[in-house]
Formats: sequence, structure tokens, C-alpha cells
Amino acid sequence: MAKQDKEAEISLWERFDLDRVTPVRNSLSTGKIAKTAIALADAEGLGAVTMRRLATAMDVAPMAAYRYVKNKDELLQLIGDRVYAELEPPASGPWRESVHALAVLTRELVLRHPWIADLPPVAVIAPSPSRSALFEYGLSCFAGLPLDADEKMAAVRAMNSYVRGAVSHEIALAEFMTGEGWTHGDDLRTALAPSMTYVVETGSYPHTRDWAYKAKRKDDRTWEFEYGLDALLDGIAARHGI
Amino acid sequence: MAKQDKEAEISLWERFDLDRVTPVRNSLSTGKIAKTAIALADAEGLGAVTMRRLATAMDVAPMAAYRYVKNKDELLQLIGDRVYAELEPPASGPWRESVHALAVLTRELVLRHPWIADLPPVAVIAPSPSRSALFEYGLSCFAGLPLDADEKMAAVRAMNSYVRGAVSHEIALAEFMTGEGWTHGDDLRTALAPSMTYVVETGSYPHTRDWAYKAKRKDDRTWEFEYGLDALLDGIAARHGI
DNA sequence: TCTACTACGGGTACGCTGTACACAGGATTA
DNA sequence: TAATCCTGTGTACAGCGTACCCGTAGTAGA
Repeated sequence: MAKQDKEAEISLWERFDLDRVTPVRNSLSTGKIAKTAIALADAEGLGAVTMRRLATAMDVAPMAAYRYVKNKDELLQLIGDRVYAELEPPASGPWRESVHALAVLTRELVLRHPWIADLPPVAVIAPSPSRSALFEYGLSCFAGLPLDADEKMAAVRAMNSYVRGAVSHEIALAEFMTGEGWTHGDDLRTALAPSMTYVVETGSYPHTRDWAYKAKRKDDRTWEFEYGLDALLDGIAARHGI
Repeated sequence: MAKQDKEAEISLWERFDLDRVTPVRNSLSTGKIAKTAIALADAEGLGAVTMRRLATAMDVAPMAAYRYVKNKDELLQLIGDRVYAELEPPASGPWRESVHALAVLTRELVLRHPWIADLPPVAVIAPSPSRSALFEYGLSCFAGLPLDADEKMAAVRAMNSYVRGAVSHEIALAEFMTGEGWTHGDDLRTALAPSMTYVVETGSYPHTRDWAYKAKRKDDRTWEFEYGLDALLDGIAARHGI
């Protein structure tokens, strides 16, 4: 589990730094483990990321990865961090453009790797290099504006919360719909899954029914995402006159 | 898994309706299963909700619950629904008060049963009686206002997304902090977990560091929640002049 | 009242999981 | 050359979800 059996405990991220310094020499490395696990998750979902499958994918014994990772939770933290490293913060500019762009890029990242939404919450909370950097970027967007320290943090967290909530909802809904045989398309905008018909037709949900028959942008997830995003940004802007 | 071995497949929710009609007679019922599982989760977290532990808690063989629930996923959907049934929508009033109150009540519910945040996303997406009803309530808050069907849905979903994101962040952060030996309190507002010191002190994260030293409301989660909530509501209101 | 049926819960078993622990061999250092 | 350690191997265990089959108690039809 440690780079040196005898050394005092070293954090995952220090271990990760180590293996880009010490060139290769071993068949395994934190980087290779992360890359393989991410490929596995991209291909078959987070459920396929098993210590054993990871091992066979690297042609190695089941327990081998445990030299680099304390337990599976740490593996998940690792891939959570590495996948966020893909995201390059937009060039600096007016705060609103920057924050908006960051949100859009984040959404695109998560849609590219939908399994991120399935990571255990703690794997997304524990500080990690790339997420700390993104967080720092978020805060930096508000530098020099008339917000105090608490307000800046609240603004960044509100953005994070909205984006995470919206995207995870979006992914779950998409997976549920395909799993349920939901049909959609231009000519079928008002079509509903069998499992939802009862909701609409019982008469107990008149407003939902209304939506089902009148809505025109049911498939336009990007529009829906931006609606909430812009609303939130408007609210923050108004609050501080920025 | 079915109430009648020979009958055509019946949905979880129809089965659930059945057992409040047919009084008791059996030692098990969908309701009892849900109640026991929720108690287990409240006491020891979602990880303790195991088909076997659930069975022993009900003094029954490990496989017994499968007469009432197709698989574990359905069990999770069931308890996800039952716990949301606790939430009583606020009395109707001006849209903004209603929506605000619903958000606050939802947050309180989730803080009371933090394991909700650990439910697999699909268990929170699949339509279910109590969540459909809450959704309907959300939509009804915007009835009669100058929003079209798509905008109403977008507004409700934005609220949902923010609340879910914020609360799950809040819970994960709290669990991470206690798990890490983080100290806090009036006299220790600026104290940091050992695991975070490096983030603050490397010099690579000046804005985060700034926050760590200057922020005064680090422990005020309610304030933080309401900051984002009000910002979002402001944005929605402004967008439609309501 | 006898008979047939069936819903319900019990029991056993399988393949999979995460991971503890002891060990072997090549590389590195003294 | 000898001692050390770093790395990957092998085996094993407890616990998971759940497929499948069976006994039985209670009901329904005659």
C-alpha cells in the first residue's frame, strides 16, 4: 500500500507525484492504475471497476494495485481527480463569462464520463490536486469584486451545487429513459414511457400532465441546463451589483 | 417477488398499494420492509442495508424479502420513496414563499436521513408516488404565472438540482470533516484539517488561502444554503418579472 | 368436510466482491 | 559477495446479491 513498506504513511497525492519523478522501472504506477481504471469506467461504467478486473486489465495479480492505493475508496478518489484534470479552466476574463464557461465545461466533462456521477460523495469532496485547482479557479473569478470571503465561497459552492445536481439529474434521467424503452424524437415529443403513463393519466397530477402535453423542449437538455445556470448567475450578479 | 406467483408482473407501487388494503395476515409486507430498511439506514447508514441484515432485523430468512421486491435496486427505490413521503408540502401561498419553503423542508429532510444522498441516482429519478407528488407540487407553485410549460419545468428542475447538489455537498463535507478529525467551533474558525493544510500553505492556492483566513461563516451551512437558494429564486423571478 | 391449490417463507448454493496476510524473486546497496 | 528492500504473487476468508427448489399453512371450490 505504500511506496516504501517502512516509511511513515504518505498521502495518495504525494505518492502520485512520486511516480512522475521516478521514471518507470516498475510495471505498475499510480498513473497507469488511474488510466486503466478510467478506461474501464468509460467503457463499461463504474460497476466494472473492480479490483480484480482492474488487475487483469493490467495483466497483474489481483492484489498488486494495493501497493499504490490503500483501498478501493482511494482508487475512486484517484480516478475522480484524474478525470477532472482533463478540464482546463477557461482563460481569464469578465467574471460572468468565466464562471459560465467553467460550468459548461464541467457539464461537458461529466457527460463525457457519466460514471463521475456515481462516485461516492466523499470521493468528490476530499481535497485533491485537480479539484483544488478548479476550486481555486472558481474563487479567483470573483477576485476584486465587492464580495466578502464568505460570499465568494458561497457563490462558488452554489455554482458547484447547481452544476453537480443538474448534470447528475440529467445523466440519471437519460439512463433511466433508455433503460425503460422511452421513445423520443421530433415526431414523438409528447410520447411517454409506459411507466410514466399512469402518472400522467391518473388525474392526480394535472400540472405534470400539462407539461407532458404542452412542453416543446423536452429533449433540449442544454437549454434546460442553461436556464438554471443563467438564473443563478443573474441572482448572484444582482445581489452584489456586479 | 410477486404477490402472486402466477400473475403478470405488477409494479412495485401497485404492490405497495395492495398491502394497505389487505390488512395483515402475513409476517412481511412492503410497508414493513420499507420501515425496517429505513430504520437500519438511519441507524447505521446505507451500507448497513443489506438483504441479509434486513432479513435478520425482521426475523426472517435472507431471501424472504424477495417476494415483495424484485431486487435490491427496487428496495432502494422503495425506501427512497417512503422517506420522501415524510415531507409534507407547505400550504399554498405566493410562489416564492412556497418554493423557498419546499427547498428548506427538503434540506431538513435530507439532513435527517443523510443516507438519501448515497442512494444510486436512478433510485431518485424513477417516478414514485411521493416524489411525483412533490414534483407536482413544485410545478403547481408556478401555475398562473407567465411561464410557458418548458420554463416551469426548467424552474422546478433548477431548484431540485440546486437543492440536491447543495445538500449532498453539505453532507459529504460534514462526514469527511468528522472522519478526518477536523476541528471547528467559535474559537477555531480558522483551524484546518491536517489534510488541508498543504492546500492552504503551498502558495499555489492564494484565493483558497484567503478564504481560510478571512471567512467568518465557515460553519454556517444554513446561511450558505440560503445564499444560493435566494440567488436562484431572484434569478428566476427577474427572468419572468414575477 | 374433503380436496386442490397457491402464496409465503425457509434452505442451500454459486459466483462475485474487497482485502488481510505470508511469501518469492530481482534490484539495489553496503 | 551479502544483506536489504521493493514489488508483484498466491491463497484465503467473510460477506454480498440472488437463483432455485422445497415444505407448509391457509384459502377456495366441490
